[in-house]
Amino acid sequence: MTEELAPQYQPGAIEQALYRWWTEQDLFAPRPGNRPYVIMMPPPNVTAQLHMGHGLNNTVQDAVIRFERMRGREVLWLPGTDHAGIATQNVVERMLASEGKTRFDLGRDAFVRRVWSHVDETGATILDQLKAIGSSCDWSRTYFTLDEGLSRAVREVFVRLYEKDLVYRGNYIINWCPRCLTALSNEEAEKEEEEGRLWHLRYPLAQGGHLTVATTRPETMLGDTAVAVHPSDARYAALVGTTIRLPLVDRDIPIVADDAIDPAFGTGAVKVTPAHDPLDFEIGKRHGLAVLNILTPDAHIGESAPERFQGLTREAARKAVVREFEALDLLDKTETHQHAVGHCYRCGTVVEPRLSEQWFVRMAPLAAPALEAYRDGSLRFIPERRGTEYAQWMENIRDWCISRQLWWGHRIPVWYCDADGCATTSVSRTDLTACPACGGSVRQDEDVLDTWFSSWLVPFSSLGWPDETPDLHRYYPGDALVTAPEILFFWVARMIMAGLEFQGDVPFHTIYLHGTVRDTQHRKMSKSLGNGIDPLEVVERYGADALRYTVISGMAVGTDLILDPADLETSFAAGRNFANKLWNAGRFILGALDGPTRPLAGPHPNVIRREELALADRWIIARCDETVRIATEAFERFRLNEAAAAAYHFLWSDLADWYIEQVKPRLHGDQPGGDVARAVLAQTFDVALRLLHPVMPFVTETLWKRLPGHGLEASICVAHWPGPDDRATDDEALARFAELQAIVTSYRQLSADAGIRPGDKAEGWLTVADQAVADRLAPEIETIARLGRVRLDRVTVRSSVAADSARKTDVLPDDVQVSIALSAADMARECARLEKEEAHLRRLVEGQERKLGNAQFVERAPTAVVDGERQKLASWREQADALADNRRQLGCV
RNA sequence: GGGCGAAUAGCUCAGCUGGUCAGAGCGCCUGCCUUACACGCAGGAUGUCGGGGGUUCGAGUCCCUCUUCGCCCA
Repeated sequence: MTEELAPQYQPGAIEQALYRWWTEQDLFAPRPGNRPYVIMMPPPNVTAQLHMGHGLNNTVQDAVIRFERMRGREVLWLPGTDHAGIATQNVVERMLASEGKTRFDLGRDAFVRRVWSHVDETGATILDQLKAIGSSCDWSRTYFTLDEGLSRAVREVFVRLYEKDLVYRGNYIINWCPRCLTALSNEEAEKEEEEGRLWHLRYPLAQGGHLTVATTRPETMLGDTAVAVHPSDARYAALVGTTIRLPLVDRDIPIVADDAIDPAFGTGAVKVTPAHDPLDFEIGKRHGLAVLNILTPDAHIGESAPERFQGLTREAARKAVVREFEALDLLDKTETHQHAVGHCYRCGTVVEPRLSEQWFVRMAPLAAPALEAYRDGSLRFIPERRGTEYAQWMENIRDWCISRQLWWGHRIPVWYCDADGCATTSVSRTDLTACPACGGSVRQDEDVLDTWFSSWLVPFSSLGWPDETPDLHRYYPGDALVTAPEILFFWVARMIMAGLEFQGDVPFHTIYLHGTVRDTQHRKMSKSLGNGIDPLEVVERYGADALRYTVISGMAVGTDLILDPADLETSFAAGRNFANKLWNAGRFILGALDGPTRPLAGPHPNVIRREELALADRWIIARCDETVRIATEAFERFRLNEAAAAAYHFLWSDLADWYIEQVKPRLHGDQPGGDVARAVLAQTFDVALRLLHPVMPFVTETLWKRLPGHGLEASICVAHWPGPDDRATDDEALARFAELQAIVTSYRQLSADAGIRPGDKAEGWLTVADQAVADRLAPEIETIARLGRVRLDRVTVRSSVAADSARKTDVLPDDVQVSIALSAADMARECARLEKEEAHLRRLVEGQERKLGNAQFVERAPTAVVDGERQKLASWREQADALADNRRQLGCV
């Protein structure tokens, strides 16, 4: 059976075929069983290519999903894609641009058809790429946010919210992207700290003299309709009610007093531009100021400004305005100034606050229950502190601008009647062709809805809502949501609001927000920086398991994942090496299992009895059980890196380095205890494979199938997750094997220190002071000698008589002395080593004596701690004394 | 400006309820192709746990403060 397993693991040779087999066996669809466990995949953009962010996000979800599936839950991991309004429209517009066309050349219908054909062509790409990393989603339920069903859900929600007066249309300052030519929500305008400038402009008073205002955007002065000061600001009290002759445009504007002004900012006097700043807009409303929009949609100066500025870009207009102020000697001064500037989250262009008529969702009524759900513990955030961000956002909720001036997306289901004297606005679940009020002709709102207006419904719309489908009943609410913190507000918070509003329950109870993938300079990986890593290249070179292991083990809760795009070897070799280790341990064990064996448990007449287990057998079984407990708890707490580390350590250090090495002699031919060793190997390796399967599905499946009794038709995907076993608990075996390991390591250290070549075995002695200790070590002499690479055949109880030959000795607890022969040439070095060792122990003893001499400590610390410290002192003292004896015997002193 | 984190070995990070907590992986040094694995085996070096102060019998661990970095919201 081992012949077919190459000495090095070749992931490329098995992964694709294995994945195909999994899907053919339909292993990823929910298997009716216990309670459902449901995760909604954050739907990637339909035009996206897989990047490390997807890789990380989906690896985490898949690990959790595979864990829960093995635990017997009826698992549903539901995949889908998002139509991504702006992003997708941008992609197709760029394609058109390369043909020298714009979307306006095609017209709306033709353009939308063009986008659909692009999506039909490439939409499945990202999902196929998710398969390459092993994602075990239920592909049969894959959705697209523009599917008919999900579109119906969007319309239903819009109508219901409108009917409850939670959707409204109005003129407000919104964030406008002058490149995408659409409104954005507040969340989509990403604030970035920038070094800007604060220009102090002198505005001439009508009565003579000047008033200086400070602004970060001098070009907007073309649209000023007032200057505002704080009502209690004594400096300006006399000026309130007078007017200013606005320079460059020669317009008279009033000076008003408003509480919103911060007297400490700048000069305390602020120019007011109601059409281009949310605060100014509010001030304008309060004081009945004129609203003057001076910018075109693509952020050029428009017709409301003096002709010489018209057509200039924002940036050019700023320069021109400043230049004229300078020329008029009206520029007081310029300071540098840190401020946050909004950028379009899709294209990075600086957004323009702009007065515009848009559709909004009234959020406060939706936020109240969503906040309550957090406060009453219905929602668990990992890491916890993300919960406070969530609560903060909910507490300061602002209305959500949901209309977008795009063509690709869900068209707003609103129809306006053109008939004179009717002018009815109709909101409808079905398309209207005539006005319900007057029968006149209607036209549908030109805009589409924010993409997130469909995403926030996914936890139930993907299950068939608004229909009462069996899926909806069975799989709503779900369990966990795994995503990046960037979309906490965009998506997660809104899903919770929608779930509560339309389903009466939160869509999930656990929100796991993982870190971001960054390069070694801690910069976010991005296409524009060229510091990305292509997960598919990693899969090709190192295997999907290596990618997954690296991602999981490198990411602690709440921390980012740092990878080096310039050195994939450094980033991913650890995962590849571990997969190979697993592979080779498997090769060895599978080969060893050819011999006779008996079951470890069960009703079999010849079942292995506990008394037949050697110390090493008992130890590895106990360690295996400990590992099961640690890994299970870690998975439950979403500490995936800890689960992986525990399983890694068990497989590599415990099983491969110690247990396999210990049992090798028993496996040859028909040695006594061979059947026991084979049974223990088979069981513990089986458990290790199961524990590692959620992280490394491919290599574990390949090996697991080949374990006796499984068969090629069996799949570890649905094997039972190992449970804790109280009968395996064996503190005595753990302690005794740890002692054995310390002795073996001691021999290796002594030999290495003495420069003994691995092929040559030194003569060794193992002496103890106590017969009981000798009795407990005697059965392990063969193991100690073999693993310690030393010639040794018995353990001796020391008499008071000095040793008859020069020895190099380590003293271990319980006065166990580990020695090898010492050549005369090494004598001096050995004396020095012993002296150093003893001095070290004496220092420990001294410190310990001081600690125990402190009456306060003995009095106040728990007795268990004090006893422990006393034992330590006794043990160190004993070891130090033994070293002193050795130095005397060697004649060092 | 408000709020929240983080600072531990050259790098990436564990260390969760104060008492074997000074650790892991990678990297580095030495010796080994020991018939599962050189993507390996054995051994080794490396840290005033960011600075200062405090609480405590005892502090990477709790409190205060300073410095630096990051995130969220204005």
